[in-house]
Amino acid sequence: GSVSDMLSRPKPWSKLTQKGREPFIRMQLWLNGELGQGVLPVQGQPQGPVLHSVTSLQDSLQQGCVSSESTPKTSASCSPAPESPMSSSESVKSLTELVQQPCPPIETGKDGKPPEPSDPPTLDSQPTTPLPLSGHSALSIQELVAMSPELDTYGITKRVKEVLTDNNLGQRLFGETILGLTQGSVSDLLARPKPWHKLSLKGREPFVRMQVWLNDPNNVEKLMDMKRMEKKAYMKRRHSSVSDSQPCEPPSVGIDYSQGASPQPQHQLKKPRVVLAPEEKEALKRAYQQKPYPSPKTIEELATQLNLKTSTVINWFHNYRSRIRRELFIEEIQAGSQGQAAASDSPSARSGRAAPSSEGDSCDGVEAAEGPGATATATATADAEEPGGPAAATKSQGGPGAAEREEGPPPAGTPGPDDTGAAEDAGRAEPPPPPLPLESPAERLAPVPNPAAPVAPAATAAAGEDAATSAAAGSPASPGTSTGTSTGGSAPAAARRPRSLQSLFGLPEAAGARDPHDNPVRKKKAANLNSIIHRLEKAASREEPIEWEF
DNA sequence: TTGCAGTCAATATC
DNA sequence: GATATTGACTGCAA
Repeated sequence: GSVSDMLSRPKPWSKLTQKGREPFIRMQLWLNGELGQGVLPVQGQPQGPVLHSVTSLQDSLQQGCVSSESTPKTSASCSPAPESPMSSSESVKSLTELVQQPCPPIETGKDGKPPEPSDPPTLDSQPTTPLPLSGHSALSIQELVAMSPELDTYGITKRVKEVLTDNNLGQRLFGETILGLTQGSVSDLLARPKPWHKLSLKGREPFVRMQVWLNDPNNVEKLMDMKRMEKKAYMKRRHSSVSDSQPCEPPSVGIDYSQGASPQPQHQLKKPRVVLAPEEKEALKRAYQQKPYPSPKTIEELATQLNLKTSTVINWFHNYRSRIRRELFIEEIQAGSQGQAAASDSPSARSGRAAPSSEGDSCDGVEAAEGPGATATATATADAEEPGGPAAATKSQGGPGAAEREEGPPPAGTPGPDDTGAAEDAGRAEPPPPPLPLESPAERLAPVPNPAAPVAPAATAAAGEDAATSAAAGSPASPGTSTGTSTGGSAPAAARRPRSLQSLFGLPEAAGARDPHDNPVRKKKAANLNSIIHRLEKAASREEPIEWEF
C-alpha cells in the first residue's frame, strides 16, 4: 500500500522528511543498479553494498535509519518508508540466492534435456530466454542483467576459461549451450572482456550467463553431458548419413556438425570472404594513423588506391577502432590487475590472460608485437604507447571511445571524426611531433597504433585527408617506407591525460581497481610516460620539433 | 548519416 | 580439432 501510494503520488523532495526520502533514495539506487549489489556476487565482494550505499547516503542525510537498515527490523509497523529496508534487502538477498544457487545452465538445464534441439544459438540470446533458476520463477536474462551489480568481467572470463580448460570443454560447446554465442564470439569474449561499465545491457548478458553458470555447482557435469550427447548425436548422424548416403539432415541439436558434408546450401550466395593482404592492412593502418576517422572522400580514395570496396574500407576502420579500443581496455585491466593478482582469489589471476600479461603489463601488445627485437624504436613505441602511458591515457579518454560514459565526456564515445583531431592537442600538433617511428611492418599489432591516440591530428589537420590517403597509398607500394607517417600523436594525448584508465574504470572489484603494485616495470613505464609528457610540454611551448627518443 | 556494440561465420593458426 | 582472428552485418543511438 505504501508503495502504491508512493508511486502514484510521490511528494516533492523538499516536502519529504528524512525518512520519507529514504524510499526514493532506494529507488534511485535501484534504478542505478546499485541496489542489488549482491545479486550476482562478484567474488570477494560482500553482498549488501546496497545497504551500505544507502547507509552512507542516509548518513549524509543525517538520519538514523541506518540502524533500521542493518537491523532487519520488523518494519511492518514503521512508517511507510521503513518497509524498504527490510524488503529491499530481502528481495535482493533472495535474488542473490537465486543466482547463486545451483541453477541449470541457462537454456539447457531443464531436466538434462539435450541442448535445445533448435538451439539456434543466435536466437537463444533473445530477450525472452528465461533463466531457469531452480526453485524460483524463472527470470529472464534481461532481468538478471538489469538487476545485476557490477560484475568482474575479467575475473569471470578467467574463471570460465579455467573451468573449460580444466575440464576439457570447448568454447563452441560452452558458447552454444550456455551463452548462445558462436565459438568465435566466445573466444573473443573470453580473451578480451570489456569492463562491465563499458558494456551495454546486451553486452552484459553473456557475462551474467557466465556468472550464473559458474555459480552452478553442476555446470561442468551438465556441459559434459551435453558434450556426450552431442557426440552421440554426431556419431549417429554420421552413421546414418554414411549408410543412407544422406549427407545432410537438419541437425537436431542445432550445432554446426559437419558442415562440410551438407552440400545443399551450395548456393553460391555466399560471397567469398575478403581477406586483406598484409600490405593492404599496412596501408590501412597507416591511414588510420593519419586519420582514425577518415572522411567519405578519404575512404573512397583509400578504396580506390587499395583496390578495395569502400564498404570494406569502412568496415575495416570500424573494426579496427573498435578492436583497438578493446585491446586498450584489456591492457588497462591487466595493468591494474597485475598488482593485485596475488590478492585475487583464484589462481586465474596468474594464469588467466596469461599471454598478454606475460608480455608485460600492458604494453604487451606492442612489445610482444615488436618482439624482443624491438629496437630503440620499438621500445620507444612501446613506451610511448605504454599502458600507463599514452596508450592507456589516451585510450582512456582521448581515444575514440575513451572515457565515454562513465567519465564526463560522454560524446567521447562517438568521438566525431574531428573529436579526435580537436581533442588532440591541437596545439602541439603544429610542430609535427617528430613522427614516432611507426614500426611500419611491425607495429601492426593493432594495439599499437593506439586508437586512442589518433595520431598526428596535426598532420591530419594540416595535411588533411591527403595525408591519410597518401600514407596509405604509399605503404602498399613500399610498406617499409614509414613515410613519415606522423604518429607522434599518441604522445601528446598521453600528456594530456596522465590519468590512468584504471581510475576511469573504477572497477571496484575488478582487477583494475586493486592496489596497483608498482612493480619495477610499471615504475619504469611511469617514468617514461612522465618523460614523454615533459617533452611534449616542452615541445608545445617551444613549438619546435624535437627529437623523439624515449 | 555516422559510429559503435555485439555477433556471426569464414578462415588462420595452434 | 580447438581456438584465434577478422571482414561483414544488424540494430541502436546521437
